[in-house]
Amino acid sequence: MSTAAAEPPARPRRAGRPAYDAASLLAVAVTEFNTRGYDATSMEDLSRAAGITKSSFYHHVSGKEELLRAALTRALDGLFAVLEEPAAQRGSALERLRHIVYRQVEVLQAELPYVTLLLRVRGNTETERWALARRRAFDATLASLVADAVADGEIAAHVEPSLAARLLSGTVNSISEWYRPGRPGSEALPGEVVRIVSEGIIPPA
Amino acid sequence: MSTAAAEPPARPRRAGRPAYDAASLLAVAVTEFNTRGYDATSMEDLSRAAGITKSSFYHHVSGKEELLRAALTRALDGLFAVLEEPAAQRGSALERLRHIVYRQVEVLQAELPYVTLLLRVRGNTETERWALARRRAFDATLASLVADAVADGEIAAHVEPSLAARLLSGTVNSISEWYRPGRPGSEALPGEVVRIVSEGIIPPA
DNA sequence: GTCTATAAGGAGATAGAC
DNA sequence: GTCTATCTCCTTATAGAC
Repeated sequence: MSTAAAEPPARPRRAGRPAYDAASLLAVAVTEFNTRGYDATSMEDLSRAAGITKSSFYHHVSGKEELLRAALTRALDGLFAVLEEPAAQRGSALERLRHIVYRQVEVLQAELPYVTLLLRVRGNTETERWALARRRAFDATLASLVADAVADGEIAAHVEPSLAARLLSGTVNSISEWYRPGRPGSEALPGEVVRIVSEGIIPPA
Repeated sequence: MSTAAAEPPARPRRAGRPAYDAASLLAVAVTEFNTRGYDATSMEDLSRAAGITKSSFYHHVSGKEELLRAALTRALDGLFAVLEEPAAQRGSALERLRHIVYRQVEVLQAELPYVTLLLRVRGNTETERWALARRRAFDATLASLVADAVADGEIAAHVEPSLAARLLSGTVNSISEWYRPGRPGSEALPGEVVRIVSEGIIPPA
């Protein structure tokens, strides 16, 4: 899981003006998209944030939607990679579910801006609809694990599986709205979330 | 809590073309905003959805941002009204918290499109920043109740209050992403949510 | 109240000089 | 690689006839 920050390139070209590559411009763009919203962010905004003109920006990227597609791909690849991990494919449904939720929080933390952008996509373009479809497929995997765990008697049966799955996804995804990397307690968050969705957000004493 | 649907006016003007008032045009606009996103929705889109030309649409509303402000006001007024209810001001912190969550879900259901729009606001304009500030104030009230409940020993002490409050708000708000009125089980949702945040989304059997 | 026509500006994207 | 200049289209919003 590589870092998502807009780190300066290895060899800066000259003093003050870094040489941009596709990855660093993507990081700049995603930050702007998340701040203003994708539709409200102009290519002028992006180029200004990168410190070059709009034309220069176009020399590096082919367009606004390509940036969106690259960002969404990164987020989705990170999430789907979790489902391929051994611990997500072995063991009881509940064990697999808890592993996936734990790792999903870790991916959200590591790829925060990309996942945040993914969670805000509305479906206006083909790219956005493709991302929404993949996101739904990820959620469906979790939903089917919740259903299995209920059927196997691992989860209290009075919980309706589809409702539990929706609230589970909603709870985990809502972390993107307030989480900021580098604060104390970040490493403990995945475990805390797994515990809290198991025991209750506001469990009676 | 009045309905949010774009119901036809009491006395239709002529066959096929209803006479629009501010409330019904607002309902049309909010639906479009939620479908496409506020920024991606043009006044042309709105007028077409209302069945009139853009110029006619401007005869009824003063502009796009005024529509947004009216919609956000409606959502925020509904939420803050909950905090004024007797059951939100009497009793233990936990009792008040459970009442507010229950009613918050009910308001979300009754005012779904308006609350949905509120939850997607990014802060690009003064109107949006005002709405965000009021939303934060609402969340802060919940957070302080969670902290009180922990301090009073009503909630299990191993839950960090600020984390619990954030996940609580995130869980409830995430309902707007999938809830659709009129489906079976809608009346049971507020109670189910209160129970699930208390006992766990995926509680071990 | 609704329409056609249009103003004024910003958007994504490109051409071509340096 | 970066720039200035420009194209074309779409945006919000208004003017004024009917």
